[in-house]
Amino acid sequence: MESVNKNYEHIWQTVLAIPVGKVSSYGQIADLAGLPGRARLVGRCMGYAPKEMKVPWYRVLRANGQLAFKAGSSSSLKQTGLLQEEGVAVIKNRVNMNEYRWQPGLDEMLFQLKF
DNA sequence: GCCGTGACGACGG
DNA sequence: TCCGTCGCCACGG
Repeated sequence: MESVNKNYEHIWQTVLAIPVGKVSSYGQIADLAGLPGRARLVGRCMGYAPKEMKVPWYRVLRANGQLAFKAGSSSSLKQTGLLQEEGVAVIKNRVNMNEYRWQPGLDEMLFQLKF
């Protein structure tokens, strides 16, 4: 039915909640969107995000802090640039998650419950 | 409808 | 730390 599109909406909304200068992981977004174990869905979903929605896809990384794209690829370089602009250090295609991981506060969690 | 593919991740080894 | 394996599942061919 329409459940798939619904999931996309939840994922985009969740990514939209990541603050500037912070990052998250595909798995974490999946969990927050109510889709535990569906990290791959989050990744595919990023590419489908409507441009006008301005989803900060570049703030979503792999669980270990690595950028999802191959090091040196144009996509990877673009993502690196966008992150650096926000003050997030990217070293060798990777970010220190302990330092930049977004830890949603209760207020933000409640905001997400709206969907 | 089966099958390979992936912007993933946890768990060994 | 760097692979290989396996679970996951929407998509396109």
